[in-house]
Amino acid sequence: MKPAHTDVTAPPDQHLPGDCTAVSSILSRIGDKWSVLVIMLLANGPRRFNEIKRMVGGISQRMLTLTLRGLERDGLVTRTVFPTIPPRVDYELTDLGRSLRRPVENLGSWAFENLPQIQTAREKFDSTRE
Amino acid sequence: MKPAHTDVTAPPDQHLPGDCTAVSSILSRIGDKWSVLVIMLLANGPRRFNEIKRMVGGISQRMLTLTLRGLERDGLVTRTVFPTIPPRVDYELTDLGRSLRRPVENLGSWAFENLPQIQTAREKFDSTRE
DNA sequence: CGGCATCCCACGGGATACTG
DNA sequence: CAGTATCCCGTGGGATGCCG
Repeated sequence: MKPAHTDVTAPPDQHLPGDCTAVSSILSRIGDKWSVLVIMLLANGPRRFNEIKRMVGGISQRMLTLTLRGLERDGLVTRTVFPTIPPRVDYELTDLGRSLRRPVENLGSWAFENLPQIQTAREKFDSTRE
Repeated sequence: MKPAHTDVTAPPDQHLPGDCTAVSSILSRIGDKWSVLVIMLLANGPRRFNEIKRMVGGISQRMLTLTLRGLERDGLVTRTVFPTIPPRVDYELTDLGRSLRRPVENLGSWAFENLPQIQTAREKFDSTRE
C-alpha cells in the first residue's frame, strides 16, 4: 500500500493502492481452502455436484456449496439446473473462470518447483527454534 | 500452515494429489490476509519493521510479526537484526521471495484487469437474490 | 441428488498492555 | 524500536439432519 503520509526515507514506491486492494480481494478468494482446487478440476469440463465432491476428496458438502456459490457470484462458474428426477446440477467454468486458469497454473508451477526449497527452509527454521 | 487435508482415503484423481496439496499449501500462504502485501512492498528493497507497518497500513503489530515469521520460515524473506539502541531489524526478500514476485504480479494483473467484470457479476448475483 | 439449516468448535486476527 | 503476552470476538469450516 502507498504511504499516504510518512515515507521520507524510503525510495519511491510505485504500486497503486487500487492494485493492492484488488489483488487482496482476489487472492483471498484464490487463497481460500477449496476454490482453486475446484477451478482446476472444472478446467477439464463441466461436472456435477457430487462428481466434484468425490474428485476433490475431503471437502464437506457445506463447503463445496459455499465454494461454488462464491465462484458463481464472482462470475467464474455457471450453475445449470436440470429439472429431472433426481435433480442434476452442472457446474462449468465461464470464460472469465477459464482466463483465471493460466495465472493460477503459473503460481501452481512456482509452488511445485520451489516446494522442496520451501520445505527444507521450514525444517531448518523449525529446528533452530524447536 | 495447516496440515490441509492429509486425506489418505482420497479417491484417485487425474492430477496428482501431491500437486494439489503442494499448491494448496503455498496458496494458503499466498492467500492469507497480509503476506502478498508485504512481499510486494519488500520488492522495492529492504524495510524496517515499523516502516512496513506504516506502509501496509491497517495491519496490527501482532499480525505483521506473524506474517514476517511465516515468510521467514518459508525462506521468502530474511530477518537482519542490528544490535543498536534502539534496535533495528531489516526485512528483505530472498532470491526465492523475489522469484515469487512475478507470478504474484501476474495474478495481480489478472485481478486488476477483471475487477470490474467481477464486481458487476457480484452486484448482479446479489440483486437477483434480494 | 443437491442442497439449506443447525450446532459447535478451532483458529484468525484486532486491541491492548507489557518488556528489552 | 521491535517485539511478546493476553484477551476476546468473528468467522471458517466439519458433522449431522431434513427437505424438494
